[in-house]
Amino acid sequence: MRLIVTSWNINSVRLRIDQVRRFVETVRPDVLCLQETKCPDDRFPLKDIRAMGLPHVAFSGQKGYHGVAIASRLPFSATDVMRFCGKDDARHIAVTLGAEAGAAAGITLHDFYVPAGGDIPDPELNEKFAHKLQFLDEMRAWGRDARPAHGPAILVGDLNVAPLETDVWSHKQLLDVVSHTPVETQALETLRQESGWIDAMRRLRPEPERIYTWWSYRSPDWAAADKGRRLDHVWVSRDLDPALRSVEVFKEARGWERPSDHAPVTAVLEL
DNA sequence: ATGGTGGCCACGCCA
Repeated sequence: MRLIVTSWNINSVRLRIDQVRRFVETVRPDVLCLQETKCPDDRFPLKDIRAMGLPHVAFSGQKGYHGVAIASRLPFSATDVMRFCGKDDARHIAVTLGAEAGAAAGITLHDFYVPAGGDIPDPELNEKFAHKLQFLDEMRAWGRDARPAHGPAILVGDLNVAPLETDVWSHKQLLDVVSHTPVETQALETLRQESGWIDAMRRLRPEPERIYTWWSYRSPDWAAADKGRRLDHVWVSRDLDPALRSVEVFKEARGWERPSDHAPVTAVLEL
């Protein structure tokens, strides 16, 4: 069977629910993982998403900030949220696909929203950057202790780190810009490799191809300037590596009216 | 070197 999985930082699921619908109608993902839903659970647009043909929905939100959700055509057998850094931030949710999911049954999907980290890349001067580094450190410990990549598993999300030189428009100019500093890129690559995850985008589209998933709102002509970064990721466990067929950035959504600053990333697996 | 835009929700915080 074909499994289509999308990760998208939507930057308010209520404001952009029509864009979610338009995307789902166009790409028809089996599983849609959202970040920055920015709404409390009692205001989550559950009926709208179910009406898109994604009846199984798990969400973890809070007022104003953060928030993650997984909407699926296939039923879940389990859902779970993890907390990091001793905070109540809604930055992770996971589901395991149920027995009715055919060849996809038993796959666990982790949806992450890693802290952006503020502007100053110094943990002594900027507690948001310290928080980001601690979050990555706890992700590393989780990978080591829980071994999530040692079963059929997929990790997606806005990891807020562009790890490779060709994941940013200018490696040199971004070396001291939060999201591409060596301490972050090394932390992310180390935790990924240690945990056994495969970077699906780069497996199928290796360097030196440049891949971006995010373009700042602050660039008036974002498409022409094309000063993007690859902040959104799809990782798969080793046993799913042979199933990978394609990974695409749906850049056109960044050009829609009142868009999210992130484009959806979609992976196709043949199970 | 600086400021540029956008969403939450109602003031500044966060990205």
